[in-house]
Amino acid sequence: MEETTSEVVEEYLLEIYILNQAGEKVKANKLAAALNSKPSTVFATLQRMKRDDLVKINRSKEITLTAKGSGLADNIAYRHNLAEYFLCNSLKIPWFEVHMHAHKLEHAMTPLVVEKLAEFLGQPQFCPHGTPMPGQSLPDNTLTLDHATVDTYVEIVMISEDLEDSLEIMQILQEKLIMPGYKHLVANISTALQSISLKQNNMETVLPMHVAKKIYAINVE
Amino acid sequence: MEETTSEVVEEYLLEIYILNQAGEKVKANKLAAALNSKPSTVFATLQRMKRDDLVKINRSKEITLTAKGSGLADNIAYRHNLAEYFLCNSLKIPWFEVHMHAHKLEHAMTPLVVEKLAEFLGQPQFCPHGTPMPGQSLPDNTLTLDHATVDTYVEIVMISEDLEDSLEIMQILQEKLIMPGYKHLVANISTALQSISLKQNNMETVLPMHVAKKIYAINVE
DNA sequence: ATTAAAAGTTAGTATCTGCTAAAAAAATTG
DNA sequence: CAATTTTTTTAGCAGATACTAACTTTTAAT
Repeated sequence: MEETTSEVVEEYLLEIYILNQAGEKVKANKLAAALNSKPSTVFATLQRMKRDDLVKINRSKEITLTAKGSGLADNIAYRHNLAEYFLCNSLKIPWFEVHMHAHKLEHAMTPLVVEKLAEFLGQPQFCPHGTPMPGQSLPDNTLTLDHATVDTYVEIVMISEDLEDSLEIMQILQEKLIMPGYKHLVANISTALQSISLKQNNMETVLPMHVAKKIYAINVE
Repeated sequence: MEETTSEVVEEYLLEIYILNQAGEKVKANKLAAALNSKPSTVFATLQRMKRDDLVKINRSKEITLTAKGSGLADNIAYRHNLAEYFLCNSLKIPWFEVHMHAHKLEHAMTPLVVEKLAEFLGQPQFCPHGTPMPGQSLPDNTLTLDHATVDTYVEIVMISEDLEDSLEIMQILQEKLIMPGYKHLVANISTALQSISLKQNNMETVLPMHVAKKIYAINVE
């Protein structure tokens, strides 16, 4: 009954969970890329996870979490988000890089630490990148930036988890204040260049569509 | 050049470091007991650590850290003590059990997290059990309780790390206020029973010598 | 539909960490 | 010092995680 989950398996669970949330079909291939690992390694690990009733893989090779895997992933994600909140708000570690530090801590937090940390932080409702904690959700009118309308104002609400792995992108987003709570004018959308440009305070940022697709916002004003 | 150290090896380093500090000769046998592991496993791991220039083992099988191992151990101990301080003072996790939670966290703290956490906590000088942080030391007149004198008052300054593994003992120490900063009267020392009894506020505690030996104090009044 | 590219799988290897059981060496004790 | 106990070491095994290289299946493209 001593259901322990290795750090590696926890990382797989979280990654599958995140890709799922983003509405993507999770295939072994994509996982390998996301986890910075080799297909054969991923294959072997997925077999063990299947054996342990953590994931299901259907005929078309789509990977989904079982109820058990999903429960574990929820918890890991919560630990991750709590850790990020702490690192950002208490320790003042730069917003753009809390993800990587939290990624280590999330596997080392005992249930009591989770409980007491949440209490200490005042039961935060969102991680610093806007990901809702359990029980919370994004506003109904949330859209991704690739669907924004030119000449409207948007307020950023969330940066998708899978952008967080890129320190370079995150650093740019922080510099350009593309962070939850900040408002920007949608200055231009170019289908030809597959990019969208935002303006805030004389500052213009051009984002490629594949990045814009990972940024959630609501219309304001 | 990517000198990574596994969690297991970090635990070995810390344990050797702690036993060393306690002035004990570290033998594989004792390590196995302390690490809750089997002699053959410890043997194998020590071979790898020797190969990696982390430990030295002399003809009489005494295990010591190399300069490299020692440097790493210092850092692990620091992370451990910082984590304990945080868990105890910020999160209010009970004194008697912070050790086990810190033991997980210590392997997951990146250098930046260590730096920022120390800053956040105001550069603490001692862990909650009195272990000095780097640069600090115990008072010169520190003695272990087995060397205390009957009818004198002592002020506890440190509980040795190797008592911390026993939740039962730590819980008693907390109940009886045998914690850094508290003063007790040395009421009785029995060589026959190999025990020492302390009094504080109508409260009497009888400690076996082998436990008393692991508790550091100074004379007061 | 045939072919080319991409994705999945298998085979074979390696390291780390763990175990048990047995053998060898060292320490202790009568 | 011989006998016993303790400690160390070896041998053999196993599971998790990782890799490369080859092979197969699936998908996509012409």
